[in-house]
Amino acid sequence: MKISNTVEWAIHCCTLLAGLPEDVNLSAKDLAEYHGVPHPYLAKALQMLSNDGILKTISGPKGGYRLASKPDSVSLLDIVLSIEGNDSCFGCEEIRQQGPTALKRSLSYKRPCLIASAMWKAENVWRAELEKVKLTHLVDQVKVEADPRQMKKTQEWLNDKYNSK
Amino acid sequence: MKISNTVEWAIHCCTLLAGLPEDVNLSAKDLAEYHGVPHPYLAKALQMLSNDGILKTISGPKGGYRLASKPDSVSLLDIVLSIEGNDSCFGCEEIRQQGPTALKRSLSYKRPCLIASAMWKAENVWRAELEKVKLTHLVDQVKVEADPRQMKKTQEWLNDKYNSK
DNA sequence: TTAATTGCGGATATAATTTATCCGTGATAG
DNA sequence: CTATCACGGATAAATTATATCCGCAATTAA
Ligand code: SF4
Ligand code: SF4
Repeated sequence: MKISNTVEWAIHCCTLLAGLPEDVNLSAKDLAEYHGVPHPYLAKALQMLSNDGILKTISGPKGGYRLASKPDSVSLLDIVLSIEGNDSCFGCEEIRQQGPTALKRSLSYKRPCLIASAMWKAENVWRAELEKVKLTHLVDQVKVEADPRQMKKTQEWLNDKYNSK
Repeated sequence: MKISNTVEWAIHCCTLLAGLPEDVNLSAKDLAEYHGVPHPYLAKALQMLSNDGILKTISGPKGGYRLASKPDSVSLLDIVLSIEGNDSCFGCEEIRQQGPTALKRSLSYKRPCLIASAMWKAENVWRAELEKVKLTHLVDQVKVEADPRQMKKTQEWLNDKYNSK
């Protein structure tokens, strides 16, 4: 029941990209440098995001990643599922069909039991909650809450990247 | 984002115990045999449940486990957290404080960002959903839905265990 | 009191998973 | 054409999760 930390990286990358002008893109190396995380590993996460159509890749020199669609159409859930996979976190192994008291392969176990359905329902409300939060919201909060000094630093860093291309 | 399968075992054990008369208890070996799962490993899960006050242990011959409290005061969430631990599934590593644009250990990062709070809120609704389901509900469903033949088999198995003590 | 049974906790071995790295291929701007 | 860059597959290392074992203390039947 642990969420990989690459999920956090992925969310931060998407948020950063969502706040950028449309014609700007950042390479995996840039994104890794910006967040202070290992490049080759972050690249894997970015690949998943691009496979799932969340990011668009521009190859060749000056290439990199940018958001594939509008920031308000990408939710936290999209990113989380892209990295973690969309399997249910509760895997029922049907143990009621094992042991000495089990009936032999009967059809008596038709519908999912309360245990499994409760677990699945809980996961659904969890997903619904994450679905509500779009990248737009995250970008907006950064604009409102971020320290002006950091905004300035970030802008300079971006300009630096952009000019060197 | 995977839940250990011992969680499922634990829930099944608790449900079985919850359906038993008050003065009956089952040993770890019995529970393992009943569910067709390895005894030494299930024992670990039972220990956690007993450490967290969900199960009560009777030691010595004829000893074993029984529910520590009323079935309607134990929820799915209690069991899940007992086995999985109650850490949040989203671990924020404060990566906004890393990289070249970060401000040096300033207090500018006072409140948790939207990302973290959205993840935590989602986990809370998940927990609330599991909290709703008590062992009573599970026992009731078994009584209503279970195949009479299996009920009979189970009863015989239980009598067998009980008489041999 | 003694012998047998049972849960407890620590130590340990094995299997999976996560994390991290590398390189070859293809695409693209200059 | 050539240098740059991302993708994908393969692989290695580190970390967790899973599964097992054994000696100890507690309890009870005889
Ligand atoms: S469906 Fe329910 S009863 Fe059957 S194995 Fe899964 S959790 Fe257990
Ligand atoms: S608090 Fe938010 S911004 Fe900071 S590291 Fe955690 S997820 Fe990222």
